[in-house]
Amino acid sequence: MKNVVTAKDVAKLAGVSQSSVSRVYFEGANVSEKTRKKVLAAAEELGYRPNEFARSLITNRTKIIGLVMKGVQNPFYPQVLQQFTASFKKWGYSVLFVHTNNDEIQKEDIETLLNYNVAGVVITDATMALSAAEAFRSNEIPLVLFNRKLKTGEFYTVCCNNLSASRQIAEYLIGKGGGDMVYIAGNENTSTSREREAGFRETLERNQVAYRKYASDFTYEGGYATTLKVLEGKKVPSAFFAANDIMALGALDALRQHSIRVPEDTKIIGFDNIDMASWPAYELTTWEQPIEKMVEETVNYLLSEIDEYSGLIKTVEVDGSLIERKTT
Amino acid sequence: MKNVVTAKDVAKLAGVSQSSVSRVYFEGANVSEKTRKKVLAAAEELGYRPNEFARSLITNRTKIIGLVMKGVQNPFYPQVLQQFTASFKKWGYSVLFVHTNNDEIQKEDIETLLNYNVAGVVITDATMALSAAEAFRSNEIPLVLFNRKLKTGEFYTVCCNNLSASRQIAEYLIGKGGGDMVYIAGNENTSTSREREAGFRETLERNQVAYRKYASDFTYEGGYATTLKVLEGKKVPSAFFAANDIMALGALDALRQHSIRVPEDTKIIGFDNIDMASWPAYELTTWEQPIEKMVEETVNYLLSEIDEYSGLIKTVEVDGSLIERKTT
DNA sequence: TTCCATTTTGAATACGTATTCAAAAAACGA
DNA sequence: TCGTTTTTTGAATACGTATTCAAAATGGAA
Repeated sequence: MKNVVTAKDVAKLAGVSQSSVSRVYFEGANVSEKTRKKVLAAAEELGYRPNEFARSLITNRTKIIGLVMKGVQNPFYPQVLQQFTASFKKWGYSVLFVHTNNDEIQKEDIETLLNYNVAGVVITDATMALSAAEAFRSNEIPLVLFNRKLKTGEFYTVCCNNLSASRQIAEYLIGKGGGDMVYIAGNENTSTSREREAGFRETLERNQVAYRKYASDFTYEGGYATTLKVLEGKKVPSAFFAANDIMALGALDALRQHSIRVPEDTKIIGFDNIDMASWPAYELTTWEQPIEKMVEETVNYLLSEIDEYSGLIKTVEVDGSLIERKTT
Repeated sequence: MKNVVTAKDVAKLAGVSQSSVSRVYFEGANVSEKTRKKVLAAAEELGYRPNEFARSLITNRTKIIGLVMKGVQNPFYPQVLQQFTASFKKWGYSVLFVHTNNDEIQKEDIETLLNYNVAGVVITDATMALSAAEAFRSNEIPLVLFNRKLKTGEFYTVCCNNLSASRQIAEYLIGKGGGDMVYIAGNENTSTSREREAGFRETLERNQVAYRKYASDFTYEGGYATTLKVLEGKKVPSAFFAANDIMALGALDALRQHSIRVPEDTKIIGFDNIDMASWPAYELTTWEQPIEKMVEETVNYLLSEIDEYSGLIKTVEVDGSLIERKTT
């Protein structure tokens, strides 16, 4: 009962060969306008759609991009997901979605991607063992780490210019006055948290501003709990910089809990510019990650590598910008 | 240079036929333990992975589920996405992710799903033309509408028991006292908003409680703006029921904007129980949608239909429960 | 018209697997 | 041991498409 309309059926109805039908659906092939019309008419009548699997089998290519995500719970990622799918769709690619709970993408998931012979892979917020990457390299499948950096020279990476951003954030907060600042870190094994820390710390030290770092985990609850811990000390710091927005919101709520006024008694700044940051309840000052540009960079690279594989390794850092609201 | 290890190569190394190699990887086929071991050893040595496309071509089946989502911007949906992928993975299925901006899934996307001959389809928060559904039916591809209802008898539907929930919500609010209540509706063309309205209104009317409905759009900004409009009237209603949490949060912020105390001056209740509802800044009373159960129902149905297609049409309504916090 | 260059076409083949079918091997019962 | 049933095996084929290659058709120049 299944869909049985094949190129052969169309060929018969149109009075041409199967090859000609194939050529009509294959971009760049030579077909006369006459047969093209005949074929399309017959195809329309029968409801023909080329079988992607037969196609991929013979071309050894697919129109599928593997998109691996970690931490969908962060409101930042739905946007990323949406933009990727929209962008890939424009180029005729579909998205095979893989969710991983681990920091490092698992063997199982890698095999899925390889089994489906994906045309390219995007890994957001997670990393990958070098040995696993080798499997993609040897199959000439281009790969991008999105928003995660490993040692340079190992992966093509697209992320925000965290170092420059956190320096500017530090300078901005210094400009607002106050002598001691707190960095609320995300998971320590992420390049994003480490880099944001580095730029922030370095700039504060150069300006002789006292600096404390508190470990946290990129979650709202983490930001909340960590801030409560900060407040156990006697003195309220002059400013907080949280490694992402959602922690900043948690921090803000913790401060309110203690009736500490923001921005009068202390200031707080986040990172990402998620939707919630602009909500009246928060009005969070933050650093906008230029998702569109980051996605664009990623897609462009993948498409060019799909077109002709070079194995190019590079780190692309896209600049974001400060969004000033009412918490600083 | 691409992955060239085929079943034939493995067969040669193992000293068996290609058929035997195939049988090792095909569940339920007859192979002696001896050849299985030989084959697996050879496969391991060569790094063999069966080609999914060749496989699908001949079996006319895939291990791919099409997951269509609308409105990824609602924090409710990342959870849904994650649970679906996790659940399908357990059964060996991968997820082809399709994002649609329209209420009704577009022809383009439907063709993608058909081209990849997906084993089943989940449509969350969107609907589909009956004619499009026919394409799936005729190909015996099972389909589930998740969290959206159309006329019964047309689709297999899994959603929350909105009617019963909204009745209980009305009774709960009546129990809290107060004489006039406002319903903040979501998009009017969604069954979820209409059903939640129906149960709420009906119960209020039966109890002779004044009722007003305000149109909105399921977004935070919508909930905020709509509430401001409600407050233009002289009297603050005794309670608000918002069709989803994110609107309820917007409403709450709008109330605070006007220094109206919750729950003293008015009460508010949402729907979904998204993570943010429990944040200290909000502490929103809401109705929990039992996502796990809904996902489980969906997956079970799809798997059984994949196993043997029956075309069964049914509406499954899963009960949720009231989560009482500090806004009522 | 004829000849040559170019474009278009169809027959045949390949892609990597599952599956049929008959043959071979193994297991079993006596 | 032999005969019979059951299990396992390999050769051949099919899935639906893209692609090669030679043949056919077309177009243009003379």
